[in-house]
Amino acid sequence: MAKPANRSRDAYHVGNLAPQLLAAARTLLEEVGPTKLSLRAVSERVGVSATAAYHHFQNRNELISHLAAQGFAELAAALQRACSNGSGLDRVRAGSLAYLHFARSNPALYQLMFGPEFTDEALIPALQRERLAAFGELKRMVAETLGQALDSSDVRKASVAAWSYIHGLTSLVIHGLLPGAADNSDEHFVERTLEGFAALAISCTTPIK
Amino acid sequence: MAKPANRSRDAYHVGNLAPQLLAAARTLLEEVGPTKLSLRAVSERVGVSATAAYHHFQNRNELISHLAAQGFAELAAALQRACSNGSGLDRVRAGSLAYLHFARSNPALYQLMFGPEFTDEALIPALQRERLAAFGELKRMVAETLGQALDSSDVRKASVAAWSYIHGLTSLVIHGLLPGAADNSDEHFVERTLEGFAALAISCTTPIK
DNA sequence: GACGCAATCTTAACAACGTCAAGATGACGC
DNA sequence: GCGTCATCTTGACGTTGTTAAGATTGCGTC
Repeated sequence: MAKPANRSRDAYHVGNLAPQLLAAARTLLEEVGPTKLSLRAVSERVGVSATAAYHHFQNRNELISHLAAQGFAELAAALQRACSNGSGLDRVRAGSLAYLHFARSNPALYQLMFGPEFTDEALIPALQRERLAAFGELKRMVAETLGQALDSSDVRKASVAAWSYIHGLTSLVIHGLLPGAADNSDEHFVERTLEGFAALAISCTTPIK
Repeated sequence: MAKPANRSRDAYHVGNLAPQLLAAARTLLEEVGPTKLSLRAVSERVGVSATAAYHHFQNRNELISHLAAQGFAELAAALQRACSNGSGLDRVRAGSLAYLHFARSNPALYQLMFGPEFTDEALIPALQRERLAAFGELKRMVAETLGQALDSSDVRKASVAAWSYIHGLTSLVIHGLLPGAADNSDEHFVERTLEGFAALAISCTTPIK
């Protein structure tokens, strides 16, 4: 085996290798999962040697960091698209749906975005930026729902709460931890959990007995 | 290097190797993180050859599956301990605190428990069982909070909502995604998010204007 | 009490991985 | 036309999970 790939004579000076690598990594990511994504496989798919990537990225971590950043950017865009109108509960519903839908459409990418590689604070600027932008979009949604300023105390608390909720639900759904009812649509999961919160809220504000 | 370890003459027939491997893996897990946990390092720490583990576990995945199962068991126990008394909001608070506290005390284990290795349904029975037990504990907490039967529709919805919330918050905290306020105690995170939910609930039940 | 079976652990090896060092290739300015 | 330098390649190293085959020993059987 070990064919020379399609790496024929004009393999040198490919040109825009970095975007090509990222694109190949993106599709390969969903094919093999976040942990099995290997630099060598990505290179081979592009038709380039195994070490070519090191002239465009410091290491594997930096490559997947850009994938993660890309994911946060797309998530932010999806949130913005979904929350442009509507009010109150409808806006929360729409945002949650968009969030869950994005993650279920790109499960491996979502797992990568919240993977253990990015736990420490040594992140590339792009990732940090896009992450903050995505959270900012969520905050904007909450702020408009509450009818308060972006930096109000309520908005800050409520947006972390909302992020916790939708990220948690998404994570559970993606990992297949929610015993599959017949209907496992995005709408179903969001609607049922929102109803669940309502039941909890009622029961907590009006203590039993 | 490559010392013969403490693997002296009576290395054969160690006896209870499986528990020893699990224990070593457990401590090593928190030292190096969930992704860098290698079978070889675990074996070396126990003082046994690299392939000895294969006589007790099918592969690396089965070993870490047992770690994950162990984690869910401990989480369930912590929840049970925390939610034995109190009522209404206090019970939710106590359960959330216990959950978050467990995860922050064992961050690598928690990441492992919800890691991408266990996404598919091909799980060892122990993991599936302990997972369900932990979720059952959460459900019990919610049921007693709502004052309803364990299998009621409200309880099912609300417990998934509660799990989503606390798992999401925990995940965000562990990954360091919540911009650090001065106070980053468990109590602070739980209290603020619960207040956030309250704000959202009020604003959603009483639509603005 | 010797024998042999089977469980237990070993050494040796393989393929795949991330990564480094050194060399080949060719675009582009002088 | 020539040198420079970014770009890409080959080759290698150490580490990983995992398999195959051999060594060691506890334990039941005659």
